[in-house]
Amino acid sequence: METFTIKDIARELNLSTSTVSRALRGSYEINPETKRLVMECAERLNYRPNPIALSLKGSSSRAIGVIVPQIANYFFSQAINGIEAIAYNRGYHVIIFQSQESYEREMANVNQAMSRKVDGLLISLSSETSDVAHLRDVIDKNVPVVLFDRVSAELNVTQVVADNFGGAFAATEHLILSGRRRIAHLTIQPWLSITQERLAGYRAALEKHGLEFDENLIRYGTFGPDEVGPMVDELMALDPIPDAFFTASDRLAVGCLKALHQRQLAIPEDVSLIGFTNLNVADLLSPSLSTVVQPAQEIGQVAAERLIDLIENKQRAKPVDTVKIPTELVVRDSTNFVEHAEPLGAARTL
Amino acid sequence: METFTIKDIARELNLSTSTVSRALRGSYEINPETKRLVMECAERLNYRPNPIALSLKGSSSRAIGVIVPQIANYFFSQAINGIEAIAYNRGYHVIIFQSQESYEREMANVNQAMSRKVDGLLISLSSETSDVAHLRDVIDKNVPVVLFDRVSAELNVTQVVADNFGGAFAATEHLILSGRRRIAHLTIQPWLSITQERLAGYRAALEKHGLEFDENLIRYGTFGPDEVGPMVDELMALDPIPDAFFTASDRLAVGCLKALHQRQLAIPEDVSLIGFTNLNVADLLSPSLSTVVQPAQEIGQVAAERLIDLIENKQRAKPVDTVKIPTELVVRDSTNFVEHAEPLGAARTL
DNA sequence: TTGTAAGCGTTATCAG
DNA sequence: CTGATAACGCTTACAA
Repeated sequence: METFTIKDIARELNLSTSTVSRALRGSYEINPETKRLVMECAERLNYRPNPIALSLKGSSSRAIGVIVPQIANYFFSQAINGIEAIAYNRGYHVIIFQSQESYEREMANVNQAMSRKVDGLLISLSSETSDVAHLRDVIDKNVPVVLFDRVSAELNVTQVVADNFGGAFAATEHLILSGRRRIAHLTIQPWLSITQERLAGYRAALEKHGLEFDENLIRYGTFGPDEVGPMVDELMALDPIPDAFFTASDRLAVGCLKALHQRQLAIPEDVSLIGFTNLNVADLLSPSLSTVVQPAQEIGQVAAERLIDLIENKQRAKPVDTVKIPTELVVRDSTNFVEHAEPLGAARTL
Repeated sequence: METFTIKDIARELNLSTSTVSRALRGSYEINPETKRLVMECAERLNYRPNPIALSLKGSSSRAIGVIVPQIANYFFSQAINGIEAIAYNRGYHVIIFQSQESYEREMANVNQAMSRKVDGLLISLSSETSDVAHLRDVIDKNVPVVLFDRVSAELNVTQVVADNFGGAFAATEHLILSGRRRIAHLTIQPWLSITQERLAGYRAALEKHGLEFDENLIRYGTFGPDEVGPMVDELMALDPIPDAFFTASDRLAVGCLKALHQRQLAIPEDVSLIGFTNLNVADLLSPSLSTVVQPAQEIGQVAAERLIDLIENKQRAKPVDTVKIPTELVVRDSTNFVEHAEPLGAARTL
């Protein structure tokens, strides 16, 4: 499995490297016969151009940088899955960076990606990031950037997100139609676009059904591990208490379920729960947990496609815009697995 | 945010690029004053060596290749998380490849990683892979390789795995001590090392407790989506039926739970279930699902550490061996969240 | 139609 | 102690 270079082909055929190079990329001004010979020889030697040399030359590295807050997260790993699939099909490699929800580290990641000469950058902002100057630098260098999921209105680039407004609206309306009136909303950092859109969807649903918006029912969390408990405590101390929870993430949904239980605040009959979540095992969870499913993989795919379009063809590519991928509301009810699973659970005394 | 090269520093200081290069890497034979000047200037210009040029030069790309069957998988995304963390600390980048459980694609991945001149390769074999010649090529080229999780006994390199034998033994023994006698084992492709080790642990536990091994109770699956149903059907048609399931993966565990339910085969009181799983939400699932938790992140970390040790220092690095990271048996019982969650489920009528 | 030579950023070898 | 020069693999003016 030796590795051959353009030089080897040149020597073999008594040609110059430039001729070989041109033949390989099918240049006009080249003898068809020579071309054939070169192709044949390249095939025979199993020639593969050295991507490193290509990137040094400055043309293209055929690699895209992907920066996410966390890989070990169902949403992002799904998204990366989608990205990698598209990238592979179109002949690109994926270099992964984790910002660990740190602004500092995100900037470092961006610089590293640039020094690796990535052809484009796909990024989902860390929760700490509010200043996007580091991305402006990238854009100014003419490296295409596409944001996904955690986006920023301050950047005039293509952005791919779930339809957070629509999802939140559907979830909230679902709870209202089930008779809930005081719907608590557990969400994340208020300055994130996704937070704002979800909150807007929530408010719109309330408004449509003539319910008043109560600021006390909204709780903003971070990404800490044990923060949900106190939030739930506060909410359950309100008068009247909430009769439903709409949580903005898997983590919050699971945390909320646990907190309610651990505090012996077993959810009263009139407290419902709905999660804005990506859990693939959601349908094995509590039957009270209907979910708004995020099309994580599709978001990754669309983002990667748009980015590669930009890389390969700045003219024909679609213009800058914000793509909203629809979400799906999964309602758990008696036709569903979970309801039936209850006796299964009840019968067990392991 | 311009990007400066060694040339810029040389010009600025009226030195040659070679001197700058040497000063930067703290060569012996260099005037301390010159060195200081160079350092100062590099600092001022925020100089960063171009990794592409470095790799072309052949020394080191400071990138490691990671090939996994699937990113969107709890285990692998956790493992990658661990890998990336270590790599970042030690100044390496991670280039990710998915084999999609395909042997073909795995070979392509290996070649791509090599042409990217990765300093080392971390790989978890696809389920289709039985021939490992492609990895031999890599090793012959003196590129360090470390296998993790899906390993191969045919390769004389460092391998990092969960203690599958120990975990399977503990799980099986746990079921036996709970009074089970006919424990079905749902597992994956028989030629995978992890399958063999888990099966061995299962057999060892049976043997220790004087139970007979019954081949009929073992079912081998692939990674298809809807294969568990038929497997469960067959098992429940046995006489006598199994009184417990020991499943070898998240997917199988979840599939088994669903299948038992969907087929109205609601698990009889005397059928128990235990999963060999990585689900972080396992403790929200059926209380009957005790799990053997795989230390995914730790496996990734250890594998990355070993690989980078090999890359940086072939002499002092630990010798080739197989590292077994302990697993943990999580038993769900009444002190646990899930048991208490039952009334929560029962009370809900969404 | 093909060859020559320069250059991408860096390091290594060899002189000075 | 420092400076030329070549080389890594490839592309691309510019010549021939």
